[in-house]
Amino acid sequence: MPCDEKKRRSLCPVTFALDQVGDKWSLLVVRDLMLLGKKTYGEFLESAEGIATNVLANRLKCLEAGGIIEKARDPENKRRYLYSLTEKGFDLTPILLEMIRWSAHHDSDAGIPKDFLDMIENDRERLIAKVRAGMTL
Amino acid sequence: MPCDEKKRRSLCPVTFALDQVGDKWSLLVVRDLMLLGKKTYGEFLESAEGIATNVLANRLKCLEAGGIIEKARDPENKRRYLYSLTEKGFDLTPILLEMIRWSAHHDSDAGIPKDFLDMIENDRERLIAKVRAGMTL
DNA sequence: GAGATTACTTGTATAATGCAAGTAATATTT
DNA sequence: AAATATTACTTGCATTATACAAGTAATCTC
Repeated sequence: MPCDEKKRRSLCPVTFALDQVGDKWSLLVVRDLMLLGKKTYGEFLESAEGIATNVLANRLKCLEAGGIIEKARDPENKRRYLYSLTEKGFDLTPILLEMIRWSAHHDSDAGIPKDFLDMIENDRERLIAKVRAGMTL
Repeated sequence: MPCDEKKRRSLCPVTFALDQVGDKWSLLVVRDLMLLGKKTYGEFLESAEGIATNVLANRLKCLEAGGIIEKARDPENKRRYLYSLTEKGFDLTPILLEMIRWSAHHDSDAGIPKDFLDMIENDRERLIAKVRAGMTL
């Protein structure tokens, strides 16, 4: 179980970000919340990458401890929790979009909708606003 | 030793990026090359975060295999190698800059020079050009 | 009340990391 | 020219994280 709240490897801002979301799984949970409209444990588990259930539980705990996501009981089904991004979590949007842009340029079988890519490159602010407003891919 | 060239967890562009640089160390090597003017194994080892020598060796190999950095003998000292970013590596600049921006906003003791932050937010393209041209912090 | 959902936890084998020490090639010093 | 120092690693081993399978507790449906 990582997410040692205390341990900070350095004061570098790049390191600050990596210490919180610099692993192979955290940003995929963020992606699910930010771009794919997923909200529950079960939905995250179903994602194509096949995260292990204990790793998912750990990442949700770490992301919540880091103030990136929030957890609330689903009022309509009390055995379910609804996860959501905090402001700090939504502020990761530009990082995710730049990762998508990088992959669009360097992954031969990227398959990113052209209009989405255009929007990243030419209308970033509006795209970010739409993501924040709940737009889903 | 990760960097399984073959293994791809999914076709998602976020995953594509994470599969290559989604760990706690790779982007720190990129940062050293991109923003701190470091070029050699010994310089990377000295970075504040304290990377282990075997992990550094592995990351350099993976980044090179992924076409993100290149390795060349130093003509002036043949026991030394000079590492540098490829185009693909330089294209990570926006991701790094967005990480720095995120940290500037969410890390209370961020200590990022104000003019650098202003430049990220208001004059991105010129900043990226300067980084590519070899600007160092 | 019995069975199904949902969100986890636990156990265990495998893999990655951290740390200390060692090696090989080239360069410098004496 | 021999001895020492640099530089870029590799190796071995203890610790930690991950993957996989199975189990549990609370709530819901029938």
